[in-house]
Amino acid sequence: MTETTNIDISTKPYEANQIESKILDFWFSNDFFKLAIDNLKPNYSIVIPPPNITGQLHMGHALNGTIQDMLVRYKRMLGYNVLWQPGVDHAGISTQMVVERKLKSQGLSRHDLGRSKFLEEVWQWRHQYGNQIVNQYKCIGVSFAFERLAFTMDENYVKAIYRAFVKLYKDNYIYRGHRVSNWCPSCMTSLSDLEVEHKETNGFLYSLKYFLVDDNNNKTSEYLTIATTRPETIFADLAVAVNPNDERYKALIGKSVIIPLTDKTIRIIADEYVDQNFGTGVLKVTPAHDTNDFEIGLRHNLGLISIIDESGILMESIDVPSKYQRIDRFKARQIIETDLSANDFMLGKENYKIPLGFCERCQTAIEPLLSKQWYVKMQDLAKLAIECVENNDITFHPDRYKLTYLDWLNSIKDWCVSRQLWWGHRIPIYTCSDCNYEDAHEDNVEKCPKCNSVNYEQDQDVLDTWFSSSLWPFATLGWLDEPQIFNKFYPTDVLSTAREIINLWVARMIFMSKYLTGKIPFKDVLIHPVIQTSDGKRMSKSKGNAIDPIDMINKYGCDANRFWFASIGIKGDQDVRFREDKLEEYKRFNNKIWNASKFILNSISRFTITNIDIDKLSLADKFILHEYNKLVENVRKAFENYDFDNITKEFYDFFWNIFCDWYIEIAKIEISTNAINVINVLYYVLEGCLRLIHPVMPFITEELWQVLPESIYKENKPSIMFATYPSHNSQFIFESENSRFNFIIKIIKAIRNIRQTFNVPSSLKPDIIFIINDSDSIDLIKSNLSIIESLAKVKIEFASDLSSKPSLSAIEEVNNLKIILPLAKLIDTDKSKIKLEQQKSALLKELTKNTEILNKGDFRQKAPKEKVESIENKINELNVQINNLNNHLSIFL
RNA sequence: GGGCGGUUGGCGCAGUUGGUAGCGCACCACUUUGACAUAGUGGGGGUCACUGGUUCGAGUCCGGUACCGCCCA
Repeated sequence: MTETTNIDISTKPYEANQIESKILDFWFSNDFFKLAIDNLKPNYSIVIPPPNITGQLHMGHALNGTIQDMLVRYKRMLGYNVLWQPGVDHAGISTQMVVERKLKSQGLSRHDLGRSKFLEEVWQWRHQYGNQIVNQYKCIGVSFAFERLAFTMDENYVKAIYRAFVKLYKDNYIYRGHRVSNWCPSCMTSLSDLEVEHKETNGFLYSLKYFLVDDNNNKTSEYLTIATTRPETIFADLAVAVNPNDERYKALIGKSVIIPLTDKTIRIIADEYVDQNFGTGVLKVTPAHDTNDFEIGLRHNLGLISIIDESGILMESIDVPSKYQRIDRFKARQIIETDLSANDFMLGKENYKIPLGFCERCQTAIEPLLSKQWYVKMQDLAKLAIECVENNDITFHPDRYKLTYLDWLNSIKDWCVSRQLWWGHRIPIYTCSDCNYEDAHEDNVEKCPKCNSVNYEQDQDVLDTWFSSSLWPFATLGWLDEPQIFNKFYPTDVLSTAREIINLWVARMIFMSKYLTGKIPFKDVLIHPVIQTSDGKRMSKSKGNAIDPIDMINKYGCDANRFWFASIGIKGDQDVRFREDKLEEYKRFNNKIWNASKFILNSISRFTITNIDIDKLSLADKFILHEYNKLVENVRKAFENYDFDNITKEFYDFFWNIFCDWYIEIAKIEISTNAINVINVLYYVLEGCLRLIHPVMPFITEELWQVLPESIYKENKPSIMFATYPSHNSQFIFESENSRFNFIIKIIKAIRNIRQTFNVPSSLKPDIIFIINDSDSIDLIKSNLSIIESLAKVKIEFASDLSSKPSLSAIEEVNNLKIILPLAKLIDTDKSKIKLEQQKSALLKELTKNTEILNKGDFRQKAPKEKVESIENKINELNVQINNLNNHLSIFL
């Protein structure tokens, strides 16, 4: 095994980059991430949402990777067989676009190469660049089972896809539809509804005159006014529709109008779909170029006329006047607009926000186009997906995302799965051009099974990439080829992803898994927030406002970044702003951990760590063990509930504000009198903290853990990632000691407070007097005297009354203890007075508030006793404090 | 149009079943004491967007309004 080198504890600040790359080498050279199965252990699995092979690591990947890695490392330390399945997605459109762009720079198109040559090019690109993002993932410390890296074009994966598709086909879920679908004229392919982005776009609403004709088909002077945003589509009109309940037009139903700029007439029909309040309440019906019109066309048997082609150009068609043929749709709109005006067909034109669809990939305006596409019938499949979420087999976190999911499934439309691309999984449907036989086959078939013809050809199109990724969880976990993996690790435990793909991906995985394997694909779905820019905008590469996580890792260290990601959690806002100062804060926290550990390592270096002897524990020892014990409990609970934010909050607070600020400071004092004990406790807490936070910050914890000396607490494991996760220790519950020690803390804070109140220089160690008569408290204070004296920098004398109090003294009370600080030697009277008066008025304000609560309405009668008492106690306490201040102030009179 | 989030000190955020508002950064003062100045100690700063209601008591529960944002159609 490769050893980590010894820690250089003389290093002053923590050097994250240096240590992180060293640790990464250590993990990889020892194959620690490799899947290891112990049949006696329980199993835990997660599949990564596969990034595109064209992708670059962004904040979302880094956040999501961290969330999964935390879970996986946590479970590994709890003793599970853990399989975190990594992989990449072939990303049909974007990969094809990347390669086509590359060809274009050489003056070539994919058609110049032909299908098979082009695919060779893509494969070459994939081999050269396709794993870049996986390597970038390594920077965030992910413990993938790298040796199982999957790809949606792997042989086994392809097999799974064809198995799935053919089953759907045989079960009659697949059909070929000749209908209007979303078409991208730039990508030259159809798209599913979910790949279209809707945006309000500036445009115009044109009012056009459609003149009525008489019984002899002659144009009259009467006309209908029709509002449209797309005048270029008038040549594809097949009817004009009004609402059957619309009194204005009832008499006209059945009559005909002339399409402007033509001599073609179309009928006026009645359809409920028409909104009487939109425009004039008359709709032109263009079935081949609008999805809603397509439905109307079906209902009224209107037929179909297409006038725009796949490139968005007006066709050379009998229906299009020759003047407008072969002109781009947007250019044609302008020309037609001019002609409509010139020929008295234009009544008006107003600015209008058009809800337009755009291609998610290339941002080209979608053209609804009539084409033959393959569809998956969704009704029954959706039902499968709805059930397992409604009956809580699958749970969303936060649960509100269940609504998003169910909404979509409940109003589902059939899924267009064919794409006019070359890169992808070619649709395995074969058609015989001789006898028209059609079937789907998992393997290549040469001859028509029916007539033996060799003209039995496979469909030209490929499958939607989301079809292939819908099989991801089981196709990568041995559905067809590794039964032992499948049986152990499927269904997976958690799926962690972004909300934007709940329908695109999560829902589809669920129904595919239920349909094909009979099982759910995962039990918990975690939806993490979106990381925005610091001013609340969406990060985007094209806008140039995206922060590169790799840059941040280089600047602040991976652990600091991961700690921030964890602190974001998944339970809070749906969006989180990027805050560089948080990374700075957590970098400092790493430095704090580093330095505290350095101190502890130095302190314990001369000793052998042994079991903690409970009989020898001091009050402070019990205090820290109790607090640590509580921390362990809280962190474990937070992990179980996916409250990642609480993990960081609890740990940060404990380590810095309790362990460093109190116990380590006390240890410096106690180490001279009770060394063995203090050393054991320091070691116990530190070593436990490292294991506790390792899933969040794997690097610094590994480095420190490796250099901690051996002990009964540290198991003989090659890496902290295999060490047992800390658990609650019932021996270390010290409730009463904890509260007793908090009295000591309060005393120290009170002394520090009066020192600063009266500006006593910290270089001085003044004599102070404790006036107290309760023997229990005296014992408590005396047994912790050196701690108080040292941390408050004073010398304490005891007295039973005020007789020994010098005239110019400050008095502070903590419970039944009076603290007297003689001030004769050093005070700045004016400064001190102002400070005290400010404090007093604040306390008076609070007193008024509380007194009001107590005296208002029936509070004393109706509120529970404890509440009344707590307010009364508070008022008493405030009175004491005000009294103290008055005493302080009276010093100056 | 439908759904979902958000609005708490200068900034960014916590606030579990209602019980006198916390954290980090920033700010002010003091301190270079042997783990750490990427630090320590003390301190100032908020009528919890607005409004009505329930309650002895509301940041928290209910109704409404405004603004910001996301998703779906």
